[in-house]
Amino acid sequence: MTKKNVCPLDYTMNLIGTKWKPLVLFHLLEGGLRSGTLQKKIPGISNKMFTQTVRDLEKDGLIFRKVFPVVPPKVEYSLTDRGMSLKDILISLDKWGSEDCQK
Amino acid sequence: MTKKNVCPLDYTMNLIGTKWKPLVLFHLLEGGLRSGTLQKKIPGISNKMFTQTVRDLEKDGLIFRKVFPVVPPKVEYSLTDRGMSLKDILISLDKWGSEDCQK
DNA sequence: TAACTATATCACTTATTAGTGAGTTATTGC
DNA sequence: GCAATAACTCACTAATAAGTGATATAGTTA
Repeated sequence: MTKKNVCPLDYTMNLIGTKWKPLVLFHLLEGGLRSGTLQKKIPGISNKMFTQTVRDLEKDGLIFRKVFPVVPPKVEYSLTDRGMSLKDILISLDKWGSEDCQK
Repeated sequence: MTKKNVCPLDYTMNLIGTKWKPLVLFHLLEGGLRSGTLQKKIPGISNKMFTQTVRDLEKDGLIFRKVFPVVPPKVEYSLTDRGMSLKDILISLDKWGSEDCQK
């Protein structure tokens, strides 16, 4: 099956239409975080999926990866402008969940 | 890995955090559609994934399935109130895509 | 009576996603 | 010189998602 974007929403879903991506982006809204700190904010995500998700988001220019040349390693993730442009949507999704789950 | 919801967004993602679900919901915003019509609006989705996605959405009370007892079969899907409460988010996701893709 | 229709379901295979545990790195502190 | 550290990466396996082609349904039309 080919991956053509037939409508803008299709394009959006190809970028962030997974379970983990919005969660990672959401937890960076307040500012950049170290790799370990970010991962701890997302219980249930395995080490591997975390790495894979941030790699994907970085490749698509939604987050920025800053490596500090220290030992032990320090890596900080933060939203790019592009990632930040999803802010309202991410907050809406979180808000929807908080309202819906108490029904 | 267990599926505990640690934040509202996590809850939301467990409900609609897939590639196809938002697309199906989006195309029902303007009103109910016959099964075949809805499926045609989502190129790239296979018969199986379409069925599976609408089953899931129905199970979670986001869409409603109305069967007309005629031959050949006629089935219409429409948003429930719960599904409709995602309207603004779905439109925002679509809008984000249309703005982002032209950069 | 055979084809056509719309909406599926089923069995089977392939592809993708996810989990797990071990290994890597280079420095600091014991 | 050995463990501890943070952030991975890798190999391997398990689980889930997805694709494909066949089949079912039951009336209507040719």
